[in-house]
Amino acid sequence: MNQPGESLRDRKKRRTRAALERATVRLSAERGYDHVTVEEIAAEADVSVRTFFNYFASKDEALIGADPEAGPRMAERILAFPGTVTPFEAYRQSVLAEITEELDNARDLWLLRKEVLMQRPDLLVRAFANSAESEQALANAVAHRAALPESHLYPRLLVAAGSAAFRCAVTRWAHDDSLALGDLVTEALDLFGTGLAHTPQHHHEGGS
Amino acid sequence: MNQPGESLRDRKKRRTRAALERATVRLSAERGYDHVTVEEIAAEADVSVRTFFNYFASKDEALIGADPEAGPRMAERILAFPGTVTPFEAYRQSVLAEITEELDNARDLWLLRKEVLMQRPDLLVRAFANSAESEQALANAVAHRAALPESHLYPRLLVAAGSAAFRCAVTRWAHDDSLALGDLVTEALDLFGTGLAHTPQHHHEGGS
DNA sequence: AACTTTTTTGCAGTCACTGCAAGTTTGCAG
DNA sequence: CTGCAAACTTGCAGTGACTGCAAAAAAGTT
Repeated sequence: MNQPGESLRDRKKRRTRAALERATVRLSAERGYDHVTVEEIAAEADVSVRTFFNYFASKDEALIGADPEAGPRMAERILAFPGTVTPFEAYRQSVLAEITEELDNARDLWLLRKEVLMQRPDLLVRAFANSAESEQALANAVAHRAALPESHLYPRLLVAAGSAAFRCAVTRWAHDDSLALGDLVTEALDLFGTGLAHTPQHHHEGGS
Repeated sequence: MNQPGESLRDRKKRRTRAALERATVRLSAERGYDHVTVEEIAAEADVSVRTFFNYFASKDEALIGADPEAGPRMAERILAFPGTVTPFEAYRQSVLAEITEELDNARDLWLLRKEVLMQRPDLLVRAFANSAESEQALANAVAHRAALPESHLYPRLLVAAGSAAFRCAVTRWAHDDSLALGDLVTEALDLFGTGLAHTPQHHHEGGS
């Protein structure tokens, strides 16, 4: 019995993982990240504490819902773009696609996460720290796309810029959600694209 | 007895802090970061474990030697530049000045840190996560310098880029120390300055 | 020397996280 | 359905980072 789709096992695993992620986010938003113990999260998700750590390497990871497939998926996206597209554009589009897809799948979770991140912005940074290896793979994809050696600065820097753009965007989004997260990320990446040497002008809001 | 310079107390505090930092780096380089306990570090520095935590909020911080005065100092540097210098340049110069000064003061420590960071690159990222508030202050200085509101994206992004540049530079430095750390940071910041939209060309090394 | 302020320390406790050795569930035959 | 192996879950015992608190020890002041 191995339907190409999913076995019972796989389905259960997915559900458990989702339940743990959801429980972590929900409880953290409710009473604050460090007033929630892993024990409580596990209880909420109806599994043992030990099982929690079978799914996530840390409480941090569970809050962000680090998707182990996200890295490879992004790499695929980047490499799938035709050669006429610059590496920067390919990367930009891939980041955007990933974000909008993620937001479509779990917008409610991200709204709750926002609450948590507003009070603990450092959690986002820490979450990215854990995915350092994943970033490495991404950087290699960019390097390949740009016909640069993997040791070159550019790919790593581009990926790091992406993280930074995402982090800044989320932080701003958390403070003022009148803008779409995707637009904020786009804005940040555009700044990186055109270069930070140009100081943007400040337009006083006056006209209607 | 309060010489303008330093009281006995201040001197002792500096020495203890330095001893703890040094012990953390030395032992971590010797046997690996997570094979060293805070207890051992404290013993090496001849203080109690509790005192360790009076000086550093975490083991991570002690390894990097997070200097609480670094943030304000950088802000000062940035604001001290004449108005004819662009914010980007002011920031770039400040980062560079800070790094070279730090390296002059404690080059040996950084050589040891390099060993540790080679095996655990995530520690650098995590260290930056803790200084999120410090980054905020820096961003505000940049905002002031650029005549932008503190809510603007640019300052935050510039500071984030600085962190990223530093991190990438250190990582590369750790793998190949034939280059000066300062030069690597400069290279990275230059890329950010001119914009990531331009893909750099790969020059095959062939001619002498 | 008496007194105040700072710094150090020990202690008890919480909690994230880990390895290990059962248990339990699922998948797959026979 | 029965037996078997692989995958998953669980409990348990242990390590180690980190915290609050209150007492001891300096250091600075009069």
